[in-house]
Amino acid sequence: MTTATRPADAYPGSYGTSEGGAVGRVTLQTIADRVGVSRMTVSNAFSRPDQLSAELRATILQAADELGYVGPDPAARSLARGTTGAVGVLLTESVGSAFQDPIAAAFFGSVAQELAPTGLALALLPSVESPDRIPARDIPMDGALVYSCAGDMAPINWLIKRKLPLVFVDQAPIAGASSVLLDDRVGARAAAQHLLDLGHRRIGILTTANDRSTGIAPDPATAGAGYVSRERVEGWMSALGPAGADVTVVHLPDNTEANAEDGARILLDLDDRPTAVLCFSDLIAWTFERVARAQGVRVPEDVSVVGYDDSPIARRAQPALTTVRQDLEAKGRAAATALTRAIARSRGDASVGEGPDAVWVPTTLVVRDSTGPAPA
Amino acid sequence: MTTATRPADAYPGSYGTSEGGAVGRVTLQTIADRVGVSRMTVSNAFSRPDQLSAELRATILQAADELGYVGPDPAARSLARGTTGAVGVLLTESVGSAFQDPIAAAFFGSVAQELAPTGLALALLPSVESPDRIPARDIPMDGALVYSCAGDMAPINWLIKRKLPLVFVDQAPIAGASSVLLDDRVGARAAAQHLLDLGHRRIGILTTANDRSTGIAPDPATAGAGYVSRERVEGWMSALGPAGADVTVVHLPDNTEANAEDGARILLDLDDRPTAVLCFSDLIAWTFERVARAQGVRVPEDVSVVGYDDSPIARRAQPALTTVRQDLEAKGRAAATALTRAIARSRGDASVGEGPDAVWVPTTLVVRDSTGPAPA
DNA sequence: CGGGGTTACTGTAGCGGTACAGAAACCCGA
DNA sequence: TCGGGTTTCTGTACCGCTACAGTAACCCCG
Repeated sequence: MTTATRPADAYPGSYGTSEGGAVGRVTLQTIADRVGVSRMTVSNAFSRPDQLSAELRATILQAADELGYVGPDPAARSLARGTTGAVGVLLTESVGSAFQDPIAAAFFGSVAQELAPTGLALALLPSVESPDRIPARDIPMDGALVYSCAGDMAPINWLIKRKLPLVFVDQAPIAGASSVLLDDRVGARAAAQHLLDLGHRRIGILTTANDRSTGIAPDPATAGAGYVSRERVEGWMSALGPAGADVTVVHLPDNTEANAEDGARILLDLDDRPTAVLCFSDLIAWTFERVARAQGVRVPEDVSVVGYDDSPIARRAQPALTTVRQDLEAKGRAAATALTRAIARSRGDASVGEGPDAVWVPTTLVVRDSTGPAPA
Repeated sequence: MTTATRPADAYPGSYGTSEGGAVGRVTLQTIADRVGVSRMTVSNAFSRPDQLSAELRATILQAADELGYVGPDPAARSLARGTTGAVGVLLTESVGSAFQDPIAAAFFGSVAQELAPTGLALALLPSVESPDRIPARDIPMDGALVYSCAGDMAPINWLIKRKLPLVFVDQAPIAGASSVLLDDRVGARAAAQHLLDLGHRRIGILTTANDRSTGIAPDPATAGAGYVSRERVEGWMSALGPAGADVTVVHLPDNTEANAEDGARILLDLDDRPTAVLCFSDLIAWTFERVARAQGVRVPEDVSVVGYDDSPIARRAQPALTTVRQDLEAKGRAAATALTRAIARSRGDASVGEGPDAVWVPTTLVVRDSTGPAPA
């Protein structure tokens, strides 16, 4: 990486006394003095145009422009108004990893998109706490989204203590807070039923858990540490259990290719290799396909694979993945709406109703080419 | 989508008078009165622990806890201190689309990751302006990243007028502001040279531009509207031009699969079909591979393809893509560092030097299976 | 026992706005 | 001409916190 340094020349951002000779900072008062009106009138010129005549407003705005005044100071305005114009998003432990996941990234995009018309900015809150700076506690915001975090994270408690309007997404909600959840049990159940209908009875599951290492879980019921994982496992098992299927659950420490490879091998190396595999994500399913192909195991002739999420990978995979589709746009929209409603509610806006919202986003099975009849 | 409503029961976030009977809001003064010290001492208990005795601090903290006081109000603190603890990121026109792009998403993740230890939150600034709320003007922040935006976007001007410390990423920098740029010309040139070395002389280029529709560009030199696209085209041409290669440039309105398909077809349908294609992104290259395969054109036997970015797609593609790798981690790290330095500089911290930073992140050619010798 | 240096706490003066309740001028119909 | 309603502008009182410059007590040492 090359680093060069140039003198700060024409950049308007260079600090110090700028042209005009005015030393102190320009505030409403500066402009008020210049124009010969009260500070309040200048404030109104910027924030409540209907409170003064158009001409005076024009005069004020021009004076402001000449003085290089941009607009009311956001921090001061936040204090006086009690609103900041930003909402937070609390992410998983590692901020970066949340963006590795295309599903999470797409969700944030959708939320930001939905929030844009309201003028709210989305502040990503790192959950690492340096001793004296704790974003969840110290960043000014009007509300926050809690996205797929371990339920006991300290930052969540800061948000709660601040009494911020909160929306929990893909995560066990707190009593009284709004929530947006995927209808994961239904989707997972449909996927499992699809396999049963194709005649599969020996089924593998590749899902994430908080375990340190990749390996076979002793008991499907306890499976999954994350809320989402648990929901999906329960959905799958709700179909597989009653059907008396022979289920092997493999836990992965996280949703990455490397771990998925290990997990795939474990299943493929079993003496009684499953004839079908249900995966926590498309990435895992795609990896399974790849490992299987490398071992000469054909998909779907020898083994069927089902993904989850219907991410872009699913269509690109070869063969294209049968998966459970979630509507990320809808999820983002729901989260944004729930949050703005929660904020409105906290301000006493009666039109948004009393209690918190609880939204379930539907999931649907998408059958493609990675599943087929169980081998005889 | 199902929406249910429950009564707000145990949620600590429910507003109104909480236990204790205290009506007004709890502030530093409330605690000061309770403990019998000055408000300043309470402030110090939270913000400057070294300014009072440990015992008194404990007493104060306990009283605060009993009163349900979380900590100094962020908005008030921002005003008094002059810092907010958040930095903005200005995104492309559509906030959502920035997240569709895995490269952009990974970059944000990396930036957030790097910023985390400093306790700075990353605020995503939508560029849409509702009449009275303009995030770039109204959100409290200490500095901002401008990421791959059209240079004349109004929000950029707000940021500049606010005299915020700025860092321009993947974008033509402004004199005096810091910048982080990819060494695109070098990378693109290497890719083009690689094709020349393989004997290719009839070469297609698929890149993005602001044109409305997909089509052949009349003149390679004017090609590309975005800064990044322009840099890459110049890099490619710097090798192809002198070699006297026969170059056809196709412009896509954006970096999406749908448009890439159209562009790929245009090149594949040419009478004199290129023997190699340079693409603006891996997504485009991958799409080209797919369209070629569908038409029975073999990669790399009949046509070679080079991508850009070395995104996850590149490795997953079949055949795996030859591409130009950019180090997103480094880019994120550089952007975060440049920004914190710019902020420090604006505060008069002499240890970070005088002028703005200008960082170039290196690019390297990664040869995989999508390129081969030119067909005879 | 006096003087210099800490340590522990306090008072004042903002930070830069906005809400709200006037007040003055203006308008209009009866 | 008078009363009530608008429109337009102003004054005051905060919003909740922190910087900074004290002040007072304490400590240590020659």
